[in-house]
Amino acid sequence: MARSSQTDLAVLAVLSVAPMSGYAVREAIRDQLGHFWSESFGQIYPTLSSLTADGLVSKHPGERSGSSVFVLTPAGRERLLDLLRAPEVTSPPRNGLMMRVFFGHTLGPDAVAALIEEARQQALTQLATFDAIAAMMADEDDHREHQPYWALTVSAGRHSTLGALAWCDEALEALTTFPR
Amino acid sequence: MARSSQTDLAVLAVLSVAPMSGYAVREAIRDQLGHFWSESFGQIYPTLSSLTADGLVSKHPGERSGSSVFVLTPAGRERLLDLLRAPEVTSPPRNGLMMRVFFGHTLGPDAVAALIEEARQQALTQLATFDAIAAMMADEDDHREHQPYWALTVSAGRHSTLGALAWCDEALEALTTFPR
DNA sequence: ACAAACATGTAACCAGTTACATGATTCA
DNA sequence: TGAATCATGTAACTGGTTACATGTTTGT
Repeated sequence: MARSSQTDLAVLAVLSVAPMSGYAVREAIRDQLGHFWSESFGQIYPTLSSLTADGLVSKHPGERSGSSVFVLTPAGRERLLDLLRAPEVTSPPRNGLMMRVFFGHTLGPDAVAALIEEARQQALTQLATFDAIAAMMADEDDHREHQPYWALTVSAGRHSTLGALAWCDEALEALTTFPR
Repeated sequence: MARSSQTDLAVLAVLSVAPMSGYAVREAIRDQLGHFWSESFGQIYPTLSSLTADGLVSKHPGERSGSSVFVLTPAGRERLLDLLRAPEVTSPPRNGLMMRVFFGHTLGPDAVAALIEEARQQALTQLATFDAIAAMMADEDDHREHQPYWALTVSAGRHSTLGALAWCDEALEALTTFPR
């Protein structure tokens, strides 16, 4: 029984790169896809069970006692392709910072400026994170064929963060002229 | 009994601008906050009930038979301020496009290019939408004190979309050199 | 010996969406 | 008179998180 096709997609996708344990699947999602995707433990294990039951992955004993290695089956690869070709599922937007800016009159210009300054710092930190991710990916000597695509996602993160940064600067400047 | 403080925040916030019906609350969220927030009908009405029960809003008969107008109480305004000052609740990222780009080797460069081209068109459409929102907001002659803050959120959307657009162009260019 | 990392899994809870159900008012 | 819009509400479902519970292996 297929649960969320979104989680199916993520799990099948990471297993398409290499067979691994459930624990490793979570780490791969966190470390490699972390800036645009997330899955919790509570989703990954049940998903692996159902994918195994559906014959989309096969379960093999791992090196440690009690551990398993999950391998994508041909049917699993086909399902992955179907999911990748299916329309993207978009989640409804919820931006807490924008909510606070929109009602900035209630909060007051100084409080809003403080929030934006915080966002600005976060953006700067993120830029450094992207460098780290890029370096980590460039390190990987396996999976060379994936590398250019992976670089594109890092670049997307960078562009997005740069846009946010530009807005922060502009907004902070504009806020100085707001009535207080 | 307070349900999701997120929905409480959104509902209290729109009522802080003007008293209105539940239906109008939904319209305000969709039309004014739409590019960074969303609430469904199924959330709004129960939330209005619980806020009324908590004395944060008061319910008055509306002009039409059976309709109600909800008004923020002083306690409600205080609660709104608390929520605005509370740390932002961030939802875990889930970007379907990035997922497809990351596993672009599986999908193939042409399919990835098609997806990015689609995203590019969407971004262009969005830019036009921001103009429309800006125009609509500038129209509003009431609520002048909110206007500069509202403009900041539109500007944020614009910056973000511009960043996405720049990435699309770069990515489409880069993809032409990928092995196929 | 101990801590950190590896590893698996479940149960309770919660937020949120969708679909359903109903009816009044306005305008063309 | 009929369609669109205004208006309110509920119930079932689902996707997802968090916390709990347990145990092994590796490295220091």
